Amino acid sequence: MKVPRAVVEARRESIARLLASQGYLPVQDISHRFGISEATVRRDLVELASRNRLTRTRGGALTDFNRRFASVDERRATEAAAKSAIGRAGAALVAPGSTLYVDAGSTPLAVAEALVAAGIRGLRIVTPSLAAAQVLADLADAEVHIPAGLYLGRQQMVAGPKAAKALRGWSFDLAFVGAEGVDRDGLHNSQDDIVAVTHALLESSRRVVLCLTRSKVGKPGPVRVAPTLDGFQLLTDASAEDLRRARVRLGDAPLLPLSPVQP
Amino acid sequence: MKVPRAVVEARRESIARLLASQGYLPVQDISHRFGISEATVRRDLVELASRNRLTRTRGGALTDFNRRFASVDERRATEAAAKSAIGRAGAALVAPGSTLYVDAGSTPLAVAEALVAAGIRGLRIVTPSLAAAQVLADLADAEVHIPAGLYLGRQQMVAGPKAAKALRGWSFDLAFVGAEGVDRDGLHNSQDDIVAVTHALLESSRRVVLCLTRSKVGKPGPVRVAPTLDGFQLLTDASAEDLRRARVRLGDAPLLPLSPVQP
DNA sequence: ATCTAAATGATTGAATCCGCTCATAACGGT
DNA sequence: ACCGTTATGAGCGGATTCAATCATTTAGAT
Repeated sequence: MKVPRAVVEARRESIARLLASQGYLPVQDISHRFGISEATVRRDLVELASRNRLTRTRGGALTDFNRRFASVDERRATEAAAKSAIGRAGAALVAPGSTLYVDAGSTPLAVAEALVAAGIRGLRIVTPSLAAAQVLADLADAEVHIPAGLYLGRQQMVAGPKAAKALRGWSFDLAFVGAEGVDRDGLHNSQDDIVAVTHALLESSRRVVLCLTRSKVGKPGPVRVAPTLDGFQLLTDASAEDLRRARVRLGDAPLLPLSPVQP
Repeated sequence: MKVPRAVVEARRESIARLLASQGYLPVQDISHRFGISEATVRRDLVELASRNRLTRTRGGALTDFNRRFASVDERRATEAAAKSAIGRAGAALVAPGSTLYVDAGSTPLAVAEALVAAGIRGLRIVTPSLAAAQVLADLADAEVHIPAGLYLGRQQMVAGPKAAKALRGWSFDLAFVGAEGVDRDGLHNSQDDIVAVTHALLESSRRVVLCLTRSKVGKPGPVRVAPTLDGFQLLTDASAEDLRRARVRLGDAPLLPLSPVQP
């Protein structure tokens, strides 16, 4: 039996709300609560999912709390294994109570995830990446700071001319930075503002760890950060042979060991 | 093949933590990420569920600590109609090319959503709410700024002592602020830092629009912002009669008209 | 009043998930 | 070095979910 359009919309809204408060609901459960068939429940869920009000799962649906950070999730998925390994190796460098900088980008984000997984206590972290901030919020006993700046929706980060200046007020034990690529001409990134931040970190951080996946080796980029990797410490899944082939000038940068792949 | 006990425990711990950050993961996904069979994943999930570390669902598992994120979305879902009406009325006050402040909270967030829906061009917006920033990123030709501060994961916003000071460098045409409640004793909010921001806005914004749903009327709060609503302009779905009954002291604050309910 | 299109519930076949058992491999204790 | 125990993956039957289809009812438009 057809039912008034208003009723349908009201019911769907109710389902979305109920889901927001419950977190997760099985199809059967919704069916019983609202006294409608499972077929209708599924139709409602499909519709609500297409409006990004929730996420479908087999057997039910759940609130859509992380879809907001979707575009980053896509990049996070590529080379996931390598990024995970880099993340764990990076987290292994961190002592409890440290003050850290975690750059924007999916590779530094992997470090943030590893920090949370490792459960390191008492950290003070500055990050321009909202995705990293969100991840790090799960870390008990941590203090997450976000610098002021322009919000870049596509990259889910803050940037801007003020960012680099603000960092000079900090003193980091360790900074995890990413980049667009590194080749024979040096290290490259995408924007002036971001390059300025990297330069600032070289002065205000005791160690600057450059997190790069193998695919970045040999790639150029719009703006050059530095002609060599002097002052950085390199954390990558690329082999020494890969770096040699791309004629990357390491300068005095040491190559940090990667964690063994987790079983 | 049997594997060291320590490895098993470490993997289970990893699964639990990964789940805590992801909210939900299908069995298959976990299987791929860890390179173990689905059978083992199910065994791990059963074990973790028995320790109350997570909740099993058909096809996967989800974290129990899920309510943390629900808090924002849940508030957004309650009184959705009223917030939407307030949002539209707020957006109607905004001229193209304005400089705005949009506070954290689900009611000001509704204003942000309405601004995007209205497609107002050339806006410059400052907001401590990451949810609002994310929404506003979809607004073409807009500039979204985020002030520096401590990231509060539960509320998805930045705050802190520096926030109020930073706002004095701005000059806003219009500021949309929220609050915890308003009663006969005045306007209340939850934190010192947030109260300081509201005070700063009264000086640096030509108009300060207080966005309140009816449920906030008559409610007290931890910290008092002001004894009366002097200097604010009130945008609410509560009636004048509601305000009178709660003995809210309006001062010179005008009551802005609400948009008619959308079909 | 009439007609069209929408919404619903039931059904069905396919896909997928789960719990179970069993063989294998290797950890860990003796 | 030896052996019992434990973790693992594969395979199977049963259960559950899903997408698609269809008949039915009725809201909403003409």
